[in-house]
Amino acid sequence: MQRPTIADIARRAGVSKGAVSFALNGRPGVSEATRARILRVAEEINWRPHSAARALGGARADAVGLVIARPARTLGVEPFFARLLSGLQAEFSSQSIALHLMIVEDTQAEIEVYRSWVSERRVDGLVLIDLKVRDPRIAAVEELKIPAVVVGGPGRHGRVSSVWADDRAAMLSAVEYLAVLGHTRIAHVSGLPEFQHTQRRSRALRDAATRLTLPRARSLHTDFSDAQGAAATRKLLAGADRPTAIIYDSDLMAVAGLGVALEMGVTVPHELSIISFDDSVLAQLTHPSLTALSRDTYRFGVQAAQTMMAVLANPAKTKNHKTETPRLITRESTSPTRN
Amino acid sequence: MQRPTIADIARRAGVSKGAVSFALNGRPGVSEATRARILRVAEEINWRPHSAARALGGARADAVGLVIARPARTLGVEPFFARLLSGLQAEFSSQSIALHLMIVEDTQAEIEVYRSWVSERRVDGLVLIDLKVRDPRIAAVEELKIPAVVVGGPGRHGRVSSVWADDRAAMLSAVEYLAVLGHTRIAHVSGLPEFQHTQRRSRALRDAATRLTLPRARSLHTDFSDAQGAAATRKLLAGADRPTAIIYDSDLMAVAGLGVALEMGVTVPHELSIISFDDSVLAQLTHPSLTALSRDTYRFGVQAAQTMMAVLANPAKTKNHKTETPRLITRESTSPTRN
DNA sequence: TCCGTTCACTAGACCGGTTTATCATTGCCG
DNA sequence: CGGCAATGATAAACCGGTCTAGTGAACGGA
Repeated sequence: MQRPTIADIARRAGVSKGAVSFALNGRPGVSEATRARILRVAEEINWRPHSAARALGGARADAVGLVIARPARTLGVEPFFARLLSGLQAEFSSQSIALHLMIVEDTQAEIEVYRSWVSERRVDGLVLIDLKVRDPRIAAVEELKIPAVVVGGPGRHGRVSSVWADDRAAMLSAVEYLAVLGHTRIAHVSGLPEFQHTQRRSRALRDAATRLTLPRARSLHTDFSDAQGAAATRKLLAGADRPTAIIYDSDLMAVAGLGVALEMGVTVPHELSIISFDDSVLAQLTHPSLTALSRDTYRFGVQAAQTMMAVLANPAKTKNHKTETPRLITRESTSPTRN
Repeated sequence: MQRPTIADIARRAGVSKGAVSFALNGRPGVSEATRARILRVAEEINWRPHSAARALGGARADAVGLVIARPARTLGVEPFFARLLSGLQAEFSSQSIALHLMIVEDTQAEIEVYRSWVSERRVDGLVLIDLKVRDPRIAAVEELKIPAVVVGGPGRHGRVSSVWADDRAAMLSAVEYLAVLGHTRIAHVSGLPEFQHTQRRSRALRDAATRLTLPRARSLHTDFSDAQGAAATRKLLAGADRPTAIIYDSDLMAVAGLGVALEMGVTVPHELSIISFDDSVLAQLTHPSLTALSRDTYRFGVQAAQTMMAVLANPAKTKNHKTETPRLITRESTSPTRN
């Protein structure tokens, strides 16, 4: 037999399509006895809703969209994404919400995808990541009037909700820790300057440097790749004013940097302290293991998903959820300066 | 104005809905002049198809489903998934096909998700990963009559297409390489025994051992975690009959194993050679860097997506695409035995 | 007893496309 | 010039749900 429809249920239960619809959706309009009978029949013939038919009437798609605008090849390398995705998906799964995923070239293409998904009613909401300075996506999702959650923040995202960690406080704690250990020449190997989080971190470093009178603090931008992380490290260590501590914006770059240091005969942590701004097995498995600003990225994803679901439940309310600030986990890659 | 529909186009162009449908889908039934006019109007009012409405008529969903049945937390750790996903998605994106993703607890739940996605017409096809011995999903997708591609293989997957790499040949090449270096006590730290690829690799090791008369070859099963990889290594190195070479089924476990060796004072590669069955930055960034069986997992994903699209285009034809065999990249973690 | 209200349910429109049956023109051929 | 096929277009059914207006019966209060 063909896929059963509510018409089949209606026929077998001896009621109308409307009654079946009411019964299946738990809304008033049918007696309990009839509802039970209808549900039994539905179960019997193994009926399942046809999401397309529902969507046509304006119902939910039970899916949330995520578009990533980064070169696809680099995604597999960064542990951050995969963990965030796991957390997001795990939480969404509990409500049987699927993740609609797409990778595109740039922000413009990303907005195009948003438009088509929204107009095709494929998703109920959107998760925005990698927010840039003056990101056009904010205006786009507001115009599309679709529930959205920005992962990363804080910032002025209009009426768009967000989930964020206090990068600034985290960076300050790292710098203070290094200062206490006696470091004055601190460098920061950061990500792409157009990202908001990169800017926040660099600014936090500058501010801390001013307050603690560390004149030699500076940020070097990279594209987050291990290659550029290594290159930046090489440049720093070969320079005249060699830093005694480097903070990396990702553990991948930190590990690459560690490799460069070893290769150049700079011992870690005695001659150079290293802190990674992101923690994963990567940071724990190296020798020496890396002191890192650790946060539970999986949990971060879970919280982003929860915020998304809250927004879906009540689109009018903007939620700004601050998650735990990354905590410094001291391992073997940091030590006091020698003098 | 509300979302424009083909009725709006029809009105403005002075034709019927049907004519608009024909024109927009490039099928015969309208003159070229009318078609052009309709397309212009559609462009003008910025019309976009409503996927739900299309799906209702039995059209394509322009999405492919992927369900992963592994603990969500572990996914972020394994580079393999993220890279496979990137490759898949990158290729699908070129045809504007989205990936519908969901993480579930077990194979049974996975089949449930398949059923609902198929009956709801959410996806046009399914990608199956982590195939187990006598995997019930094969029968499920055949019963659902939905195009599917098994990633990993080869094996008897009925009429389901597959994309696979020759794990067996790869394992043989690794063992032969070690044998040439003089190793006779070779261990294999593998994954979960219920996975087909785990079995294939273990069997290949046994066969090679028999052929090359290496009596002490053996496989230890783990759950792919770094913790169990480390534990297995500890057990091997502490045992009486310590192996001189270990092959790990993933680079994560290999790195963990390397850590254990260093910790136990076993020098690599002089006292112990290490080969990872999976290559990523992880393997390249350690010291010593790891000799690994390398394949382009991103490309593997791309090929899986291409196979999927071929199957979508012609569901009747089963395709079994063998991809390049992982090649051994020798790095610093392997050397001849000392005697 | 009569009217108003509530309850349970039905019929049918509707969502936005696709597809089929039908029809009017036009062109071609014998 | 008549008959037939091909072409271009239309109207309406259809997909599988949701939702609104409406109906009939039971019930309660004055």
